[in-house]
Amino acid sequence: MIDLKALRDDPDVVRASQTARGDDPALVDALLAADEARRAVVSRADTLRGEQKAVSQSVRGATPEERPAVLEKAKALAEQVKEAEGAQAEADTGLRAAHLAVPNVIAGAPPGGVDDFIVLEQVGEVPSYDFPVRDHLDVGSILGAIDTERGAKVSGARFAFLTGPGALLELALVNLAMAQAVDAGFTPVIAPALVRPEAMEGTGFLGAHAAEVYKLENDDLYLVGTSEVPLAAYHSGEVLESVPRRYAGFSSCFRREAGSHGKDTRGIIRVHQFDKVEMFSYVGLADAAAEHQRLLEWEKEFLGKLELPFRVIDVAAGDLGSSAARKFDCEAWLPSQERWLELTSTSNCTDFQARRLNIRIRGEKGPVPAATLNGTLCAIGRTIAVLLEVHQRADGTVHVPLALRPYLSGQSELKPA
RNA sequence: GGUGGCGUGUCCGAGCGGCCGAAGGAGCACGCCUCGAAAGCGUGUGACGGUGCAAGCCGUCCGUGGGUUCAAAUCCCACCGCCACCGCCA
Repeated sequence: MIDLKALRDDPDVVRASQTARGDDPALVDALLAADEARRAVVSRADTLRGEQKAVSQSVRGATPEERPAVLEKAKALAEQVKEAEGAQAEADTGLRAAHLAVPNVIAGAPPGGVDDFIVLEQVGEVPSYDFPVRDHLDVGSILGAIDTERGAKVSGARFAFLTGPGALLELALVNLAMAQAVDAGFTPVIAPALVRPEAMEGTGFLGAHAAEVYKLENDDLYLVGTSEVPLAAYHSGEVLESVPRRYAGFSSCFRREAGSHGKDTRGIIRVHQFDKVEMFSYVGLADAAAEHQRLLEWEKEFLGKLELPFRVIDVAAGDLGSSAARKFDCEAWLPSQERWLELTSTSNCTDFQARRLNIRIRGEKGPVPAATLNGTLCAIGRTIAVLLEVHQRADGTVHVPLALRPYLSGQSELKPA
């Protein structure tokens, strides 16, 4: 939720943000109106409550003769208060709805839609191969690392088994990622993958992304699509005594992939279930932009260790989630399709998400909303796919990046069994 | 799954239906004392909303949501969470 006081002071900033996102600026005026309406109603209810309270108090001190009259007055006021509180509840609901409808104010993101991103840099060269490249599923099948057929048999389309070297590769990546995170001062976390509705709502995933989310009807729980959800909700309702706080969460991630039929259907680039190591930071608002850069640097560092060529893009406003003020993606080269594929993504949610989750920091003049940021350290399935493709050799073996070897019994290459 | 108990401020902990935002302690901050510190003493110490330039004033908040009442932390109902024991499963 955006800061209402800031909105009152300068609604044009928010209107401009809406326009840059390709979203409706009228939502801003609806919010302003709802805010105004609520304040009027609150004043009225406050006054009535005050009167009623006073009259109520006087019941005790009233003489037996005046008592009936006082009671009658109190009763009448109670009626009015009830009515005023009903109006207040309605106004509150209206304000909340209008409030939730307005996404975060963008901070530096280029205006426009999905294709209007800006390439900030490219690290490494696009690789070339002097043999016909196989896609990751072919490479993975030769190695006995990926089994999508049995995945489909057991669980359906977009499910896969990671087997043998594939399974070991996953564990190696997790360990490498966690080791880097711990070195950087993150607290490692194994997070729940099932969360309550409040956690899902608070992080904003029941808005535009609602169709993407698995829900367990019988238990009123949701399967998370990213550990951002439990990591953000981790401190919900709390006042933090100190920041920064950095968590590196490992969890499985579940996505329905509704609306992506026919897209990335081969292999494990887009599946319903994968594991991920996610970075999550709580910082002061003033430090948020700097933290965002740090998260990006950690992501780049990790991709560097994997010896993968990639580029960094500044995602356009229209392609940001509702909580994000700015987002950077790292896209690795996918040889089989000769295109860039999103491997990591880091978002600065400023104080938008924290306001919704009621996460504050103890400040000089009382608590203030925290700023929250998230960034992928390693989305394992996809990373495996890219690793297998980029590091493949003509004979079907796969080069193991140096940094990964300590976690793979020192192997310098993956070989078919 | 069953039974019983509990849920109050940063923490512990009291709280006859009105005088309770809430006793008492601890912690923390400041001051006194001290060469300095500890101890001791004194003072202060929640959040949110409204209003005001401000000091302030008003309202709301005792797990959450309803209800009873002129009046609810206190009574009733539902839900959530925690603890204990039993059963079941690892």
